Amino acid sequence: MPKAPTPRERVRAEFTREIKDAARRQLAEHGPAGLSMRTLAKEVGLVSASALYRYYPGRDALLTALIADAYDALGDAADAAADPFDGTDHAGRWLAVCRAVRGWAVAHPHEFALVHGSPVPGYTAPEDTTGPGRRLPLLIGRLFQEAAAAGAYRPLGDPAVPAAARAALAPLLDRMPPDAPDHLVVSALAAWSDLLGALALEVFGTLGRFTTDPAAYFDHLMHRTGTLLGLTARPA
Amino acid sequence: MPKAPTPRERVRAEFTREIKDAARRQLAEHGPAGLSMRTLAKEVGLVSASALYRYYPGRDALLTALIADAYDALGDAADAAADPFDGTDHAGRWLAVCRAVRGWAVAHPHEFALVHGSPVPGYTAPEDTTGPGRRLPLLIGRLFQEAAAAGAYRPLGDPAVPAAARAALAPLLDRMPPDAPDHLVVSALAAWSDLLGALALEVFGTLGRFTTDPAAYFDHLMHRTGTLLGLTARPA
DNA sequence: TCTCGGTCGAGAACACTGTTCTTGACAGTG
DNA sequence: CACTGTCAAGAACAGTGTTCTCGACCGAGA
Repeated sequence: MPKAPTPRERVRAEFTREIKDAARRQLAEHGPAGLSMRTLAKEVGLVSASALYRYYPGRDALLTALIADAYDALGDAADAAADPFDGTDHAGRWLAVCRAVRGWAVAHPHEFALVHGSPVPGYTAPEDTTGPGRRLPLLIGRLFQEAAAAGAYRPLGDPAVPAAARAALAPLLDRMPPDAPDHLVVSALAAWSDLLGALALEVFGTLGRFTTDPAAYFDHLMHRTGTLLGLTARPA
Repeated sequence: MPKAPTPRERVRAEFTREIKDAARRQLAEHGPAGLSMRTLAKEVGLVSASALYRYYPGRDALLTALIADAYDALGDAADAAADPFDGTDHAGRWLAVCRAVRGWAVAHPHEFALVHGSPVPGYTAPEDTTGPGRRLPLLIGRLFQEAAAAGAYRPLGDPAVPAAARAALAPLLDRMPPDAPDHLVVSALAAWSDLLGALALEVFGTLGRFTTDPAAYFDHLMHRTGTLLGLTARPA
C-alpha cells in the first residue's frame, strides 16, 4: 500500500506539475526553441534555473514529460469523440474522431509537432510496453473492429493482404483475435496513417495555399478515407 | 544578358556551395541541432565562424537553402522513378514513385524531417510562386491525369466531391483543365497526403514495433492506396 | 607599376543557452 | 533545542548565434 504523502512530498509533486504546466504554456507560445530553462524558472517564481534540476533531470526530461502529456491529451480528445456513439453510423464515428484529433492538433500545433513531427534530439522513447503513444492507433483499431462486428465494415476493392505484408506485420497480427481478418487491422493502420498524414501536411504548413478551408478539405479527405477503407454509415 | 563572372565571383559561388554541402553533411550526421556555425566553419577550413556570414546571412538562411535542396532532391528521386514508363501500368508507376520517395526519405531522414517535419523556427518560406516544394504533389497530379487520359483511372466508391470541399479547393480546381474532374485532383491530393503520412510515421519512429519489415508494409499500404484511389494496372 | 577600393578572414565581444557545483538558509524530525 | 535533509541561489563552464572591428590581401584603374 502507498504511504501517505508527507506535506513535503505533496508540495513537491504539485510544484513539479506546476513547472510542467508552465513549460507547456511556454512551448505553446514560443515553440520548442523558446522553451528556456532560465525563463521557465522565472515563470514559476525561481530566480535561478539551477533549482529546476531538482524536479527534472534536464530539459530533455521535461520535454519527454510534455510528449507523454501531449499523447494523453490527444488520446483523450479522440476517446471523447468516439464515446457518444449511436451504434450504427460507424463512418460518422470515424469522422468524429478525425475531427476531434484535428481540433486538438490545430489548437496545439507545437505539441502536435512534438509527438508527430521531427523527433526531439535528446528524446528518450519511454514506450517500453504500451505507452500513451499507442492510444490513438489502438482506438482506431477498436473502431474498425466494432464496425466489423456490427457488419458495418465492407472494404472496397480487394482487401487481401499479400504474404510479404502479412509477414511484416506478423508480431501484430498474431496477437489479434482469430475472428479479426488481417485486412481489418491493415485498414485500421492505413486509416491511422492517412489521418496523421493529412494533419501533418496541414499543421506543418506544407499544404500551403492548396485550400482556403482546411477543415472542409480535411472532412472530405477523411470521409473518403473511411468509406474506401470499409467503414459504412449503416450496417448491412 | 548575364555578365561573365569574374574569377572572384566564381570562387565565391563555389565556396558558397561548398559551405552548403558541408552543412548538409553535418546535418545528415548530427541532426539539425548539431549543425553549429563554428564547427561548420572549421569543416570548410575557416578558423572563425564570422567569415561564414559573408556567404549566408545566418544559420536560418543556411537551413532554408538546405530545405530547398532537400525538396529538389526529393523531387528528382520521384521524377526519376516516374520517368521510365511503359504507358500501361499506372498503378505500378505510382508504386515506383512511392518507393523512390521512401528510399530517399529513409536514406536522408534528417533532410526529410527538414521538409516534412516540424517547421524550423526561423525558416522563411520562400515559396512565393511555385517553389520546389510543390514538385511532388504536382508530379502525383500528373500521374493521375495521365492515368485518366489513358483510361486507367477508375476511382472506387463514390468519388463525388461535395460542395464544401469543392469550395475549399476552388483556387486549385479552377485552374485545372476542364476535362479533369474534381475528384481526380482530390484523389491526387489524397494520394500525396497518404504517402507522406506513411513516411512520417516510419521515418519519425512513430510506427515503432508495429512492423518488422517497414518496406514491405509500406509497399502494401501504397499499393492499396493507389488502387483505392483509382489507379489501375491495365487500362479498360 | 603603383595605388586605391573592395573583399576577405580572424578575433574579440555580447547575449544567450543547458548544466554542474558550492554555499547558505530553512523546515521538519528526533 | 539540535540535527539532518531539502531547498533556492549564485557563480562558473562550455557551448551557441551573431556583430563589430581590425588588419591583410587581391584585382583593377591611373
